[in-house]
Amino acid sequence: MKPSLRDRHAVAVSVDCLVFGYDEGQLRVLLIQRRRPPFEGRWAIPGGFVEDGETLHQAATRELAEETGIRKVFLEELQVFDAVDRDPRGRVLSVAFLALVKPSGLKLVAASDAVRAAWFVLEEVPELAFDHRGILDAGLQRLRADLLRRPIGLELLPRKFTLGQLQRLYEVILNRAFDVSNFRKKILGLGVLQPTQDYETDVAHRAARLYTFDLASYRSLMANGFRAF
Amino acid sequence: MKPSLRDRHAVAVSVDCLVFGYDEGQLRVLLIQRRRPPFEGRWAIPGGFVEDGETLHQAATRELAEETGIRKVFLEELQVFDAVDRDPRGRVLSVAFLALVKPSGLKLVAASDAVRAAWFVLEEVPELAFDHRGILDAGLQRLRADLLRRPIGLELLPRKFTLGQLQRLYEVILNRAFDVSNFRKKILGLGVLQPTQDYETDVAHRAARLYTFDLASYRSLMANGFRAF
DNA sequence: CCAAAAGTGTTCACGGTACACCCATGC
DNA sequence: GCATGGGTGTACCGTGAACACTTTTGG
Repeated sequence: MKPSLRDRHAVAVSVDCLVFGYDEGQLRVLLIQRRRPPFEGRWAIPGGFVEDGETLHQAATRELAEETGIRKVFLEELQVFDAVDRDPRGRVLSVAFLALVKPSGLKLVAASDAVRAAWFVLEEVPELAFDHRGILDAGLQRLRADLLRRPIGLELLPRKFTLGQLQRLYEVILNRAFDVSNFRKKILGLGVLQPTQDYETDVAHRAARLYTFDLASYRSLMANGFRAF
Repeated sequence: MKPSLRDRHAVAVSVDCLVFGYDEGQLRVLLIQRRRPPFEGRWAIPGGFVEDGETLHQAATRELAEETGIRKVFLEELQVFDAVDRDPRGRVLSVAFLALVKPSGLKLVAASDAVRAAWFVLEEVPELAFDHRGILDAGLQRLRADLLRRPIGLELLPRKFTLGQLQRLYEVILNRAFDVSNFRKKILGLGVLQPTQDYETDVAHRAARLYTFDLASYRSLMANGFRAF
């Protein structure tokens, strides 16, 4: 690149990964505690600057692994945050990503710029660094909208799950109740769930059948269009 | 900003405005012919580099005015395009915006980096510069999805319009037919259209009533959620 | 036996779809 | 009077909402 182009139009670009996880019947956000200024010690959404030669998606994946130890997650562009004064160091443009992780094997390993990494229930999220509260709000809105349009909720559940778990996930995230019978009919009618031969164990009531997500029929469903509720 | 931050993480950032217009029963895209390399003489989506101290939205508005003379339009973030080799000059990250303009008073004034500015029907769009074909495809998909979710189509029509015009707009963009009676019922049932006392003139059939868009009820509709078809 | 959640069936109301029909205007 | 598109009414069907009921398991 000629120096002129970079000098005249350069902007520092960072990525921020808003990570949602679902565990113990609760939707949780992954936050890190900042090791360095600005906002040293304050909780924030994991992220960092884009390096030369990597795409934003790659940068987001890398930062997530570095700061929290999380790998292999669903990761999708959310929105750009570009208020000119959003970073006290100067003009920094941030591309926010929305990430969804399965609860199984969630071993958080804080490192790099992060002192700690921890999951927070929405109601207990502390004051955040930068404009990260805005990112969280935007991401939550997007998650709720997406849940109704595509089987994105499955990214938050283990490989095998019961319909009860899935229903509770919908109820918790959308903050509304569903009729058991109607929920089953609707979800199974979509044809994206594959029943297995396995059942729940050690529960104080009739054991529920476990289902898995059927990728093939998911694709054909998306090709057409899909609408839950 | 400390030099170190800018030097190490700076990326050239541009905005591109994908502008759709609807006229004579056709959906059209606004393109400009590039005055300078790279891709000199090639048609492209209007856009340019972000200047210091302006937001992306401001930059998009400015570039659109400079290159085409268009002002006051609906303008919304579409998506970031960040392939590392998308610009032969080096790493340039582009934030694409989706713009919708009303056909009335469309005076195109090419200037700045643009030799010409012109409207193209989708089928006649030539080969485009950079990855602009991808931006166009993404924007079209977004426009179609949005049309079903919110009364965005009204941004493409003049202030007063007939239900027939609106229906044709939906049919052209979504490439499917709607039953006249059902379309009227559905749209009017939403309550976002205000009937006026005016009618079409000089048509070889019964004159159609003109409607306007009611912003107030639109807001309450969005607050809840809305679904056309 | 009881509590608790899985799982099934039935009824009802609403909204989308299809289609038939009348109205107004220019040529 | 005929073609053209505006505008209205109705009958049917599928889907979602509400709810009653049975099944299985642990305590």
